[in-house]
Amino acid sequence: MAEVTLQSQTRADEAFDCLQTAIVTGELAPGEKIGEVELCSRFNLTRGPLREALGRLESRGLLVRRPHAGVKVVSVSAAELLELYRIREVMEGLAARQAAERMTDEEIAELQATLDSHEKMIEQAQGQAYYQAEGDYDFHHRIATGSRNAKLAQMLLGDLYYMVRMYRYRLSTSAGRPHLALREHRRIVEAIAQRDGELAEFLMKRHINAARINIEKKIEEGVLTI
Amino acid sequence: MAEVTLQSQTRADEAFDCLQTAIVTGELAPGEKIGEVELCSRFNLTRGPLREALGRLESRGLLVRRPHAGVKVVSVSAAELLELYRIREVMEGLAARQAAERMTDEEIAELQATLDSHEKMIEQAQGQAYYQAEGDYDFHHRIATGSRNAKLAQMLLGDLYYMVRMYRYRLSTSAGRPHLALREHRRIVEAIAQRDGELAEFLMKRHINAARINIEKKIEEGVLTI
DNA sequence: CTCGGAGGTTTTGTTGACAATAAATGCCCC
DNA sequence: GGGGCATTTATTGTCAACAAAACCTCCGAG
Repeated sequence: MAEVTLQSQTRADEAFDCLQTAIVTGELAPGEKIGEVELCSRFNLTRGPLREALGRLESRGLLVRRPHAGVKVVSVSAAELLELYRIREVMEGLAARQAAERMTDEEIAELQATLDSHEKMIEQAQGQAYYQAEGDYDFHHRIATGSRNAKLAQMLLGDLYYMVRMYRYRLSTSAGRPHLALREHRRIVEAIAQRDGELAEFLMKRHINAARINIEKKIEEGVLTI
Repeated sequence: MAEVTLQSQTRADEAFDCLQTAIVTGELAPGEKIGEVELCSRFNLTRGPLREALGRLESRGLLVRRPHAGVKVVSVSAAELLELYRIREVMEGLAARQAAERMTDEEIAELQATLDSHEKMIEQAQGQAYYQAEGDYDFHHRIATGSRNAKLAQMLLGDLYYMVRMYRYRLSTSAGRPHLALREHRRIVEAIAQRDGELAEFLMKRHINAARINIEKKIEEGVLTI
């Protein structure tokens, strides 16, 4: 995370962070109907800041809100999750292309170092889960910010990733193809290092498409039920 | 708009709509610092709902908010506006592809009818401005919803279009190439009618890319100063 | 004359109480 | 006994007062 302050600046921010992580980690289950007063007592807040946070979360699509009828956590169907990957495919493809054009040499070096550490974690068996969950997130995060496209990064990091991560937590064994994913990551970074934006875009799109197909297959097999 | 209720259901929604249109139309200028109490008196609201609306607008990127220091309307530079078009290019490309695969025959017929009415407006000289502003929006709106990709439509209609429209209003003569744009629209609809998703995506990307280059050129010429 | 700090003022952030609306329950009628 | 309507209740939406923080101004010293 790029958050510099561990302590949130305002109560509303605090509420926002709490609720967001609670939703992403599954502490608040999808489809669960939640009352405002209950949330207040659970997170030690008052209703003012809470409502502000709820508004923000609603406009980010993490929860839905019917007037006078309460708030419930959004529940994403399997089909919708796959649609999310379709969006990621084109947006992260663009991010990779722009990253290849705009990342500094230092950033590229850091990106490579990141992959090195990921490789070590995979070699140690227990690191596998971490790599899939946080490591992958880390990689894509760097490329999104490296695109130097503020709105693109905001949309990817602020909107899409939280929804995807919501399911990463739940089905932590989601991909289960760490070596393959790492190899694909390496190729993407290679293209970025060579400043080949077109190739980077192509490889990134293929990478995410592969992840989508993998999930699709597992859903069909009944391994993942959403 | 798909809004069925002209009157907003709750005060916060009302505040949200008011502020959003005020920002988009330029009634609230970019970079303008605005106080909460002033907004309350201007739109006949109280601070509770207003703050909720401000939170939503912030998370949509239409305004920025420093703790204890107030709110100011976001000001998008020329470079950032062009970056927005890069995002639109890939996202609307995807929308066009999915629309080609998923739109019903009725929707396609309506889309064609929409273009017919646009053509009439262009023939009547005074319609030109309308076409560029609302007509173009209408066309892209239909394709976004036709993609049957809820999140994609939400991101396009909820996030990107408002930022683009913000500048459409200001520089209403933005494109000024109505006949060409209409022809491109026709080709895209044709591809959709033939269920050729790949072609629809290609044409849409080229269409938006052309619009971006057009704006870029005008900025270089000094016609548009942002 | 300029720079720094302390105080005041304005503005934001927060709180708790009040009002309005929708869901739930129980009652009456069929 | 079942269905529909009215009442009740709990929850959300709204408001106005309070607390805290930042900006501005004014004063003094260098």
